[in-house]
Amino acid sequence: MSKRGEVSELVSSLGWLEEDMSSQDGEGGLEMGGRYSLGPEGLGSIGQGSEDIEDQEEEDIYNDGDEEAGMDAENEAPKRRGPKKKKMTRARQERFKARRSKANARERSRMHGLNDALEVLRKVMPCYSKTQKLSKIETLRLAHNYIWALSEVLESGQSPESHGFIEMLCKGLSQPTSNLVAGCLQLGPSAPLMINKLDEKPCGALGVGGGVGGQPCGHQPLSGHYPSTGLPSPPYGSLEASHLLHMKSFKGVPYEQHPSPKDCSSNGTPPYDGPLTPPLSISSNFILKQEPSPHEAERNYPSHYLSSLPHYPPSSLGGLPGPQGYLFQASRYELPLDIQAFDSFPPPHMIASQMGTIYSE
DNA sequence: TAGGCCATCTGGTCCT
DNA sequence: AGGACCAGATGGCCTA
Repeated sequence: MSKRGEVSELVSSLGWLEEDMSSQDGEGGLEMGGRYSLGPEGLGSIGQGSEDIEDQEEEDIYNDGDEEAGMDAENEAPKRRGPKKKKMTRARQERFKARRSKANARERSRMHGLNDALEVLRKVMPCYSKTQKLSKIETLRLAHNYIWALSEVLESGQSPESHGFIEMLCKGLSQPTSNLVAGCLQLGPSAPLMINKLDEKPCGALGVGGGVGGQPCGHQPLSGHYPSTGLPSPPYGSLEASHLLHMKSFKGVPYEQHPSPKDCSSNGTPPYDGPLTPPLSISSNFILKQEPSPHEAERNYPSHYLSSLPHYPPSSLGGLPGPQGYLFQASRYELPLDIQAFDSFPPPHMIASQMGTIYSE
């Protein structure tokens, strides 16, 4: 049976609803095949005004449960088996509505909390824009890549100015997101080709990159293998952001001995032990490159790519590395105005305060 | 218009 | 019993 059919059946199995629908002569009580025609509080907005139900304060009994029997026969008495259910009385209906309404409110609140946390996460990503907000899935991907890339910096001493760093950041991101990151990081000449190359790779079979969430093909899986790049697999599952920010605690400890995310579940989350240490000299991520000649620029940056970037900055006009320089560049080179240095690479104290907010919640 | 993303509702499951 | 969490379903909005 199709999901829709299941839902229809489930809904129609509610005695009071069945009653209500029949009382409305099939007119709009329930809009099957589409979203239920419910009010803001869902079921709470329907089922009113049935005098029949109002009169049925006694508990009427009917059978329920057999999917094959009876649901399709309108006029015949349904042959139902299984546990008997009490029909919805008015009082029961009211309780149900109240409970459902409360549950809906809680769920909304929960999702808002989740979205708030995602927004906090967006703000500590290497690229933050209020106008070009990263989608949820891209935020998570970039966060994963960011942690991965930073941990590589710590682990192998790789320069955050290297193309490998950028490559890791853009791994598996969609083209628009890669472009946004590239715009934020002021990529060097060869990077766009690398990004395009990444996005041309077929979807992996593992992880969430293979089109989950409706993402177009070309995304790499976030977990599992990162084929053909020669890069190590991300330390996914062996290093988390708090570890990165508290690297002193794990100095000299191989990744394998770091606490796994399992150890940080809701039951076993290590306590947040005060302000975070500065994670990295993240200002070094503001990469200043030699300005390519027009020929080089066209060769390395296909025109279609250049046009997709916010603006490719000539380094001769580039500012100082670090937040100030980035601010300068952002205004000079027409990056989205709301992409600003502190939003893109918050200074350590801001990261600490934001993380503190998260931990304290 | 199709596809991506999102908010919301909903019922199920697990836990306290 | 009630809350938290989750996944499925659905419709709205936006964009290419």
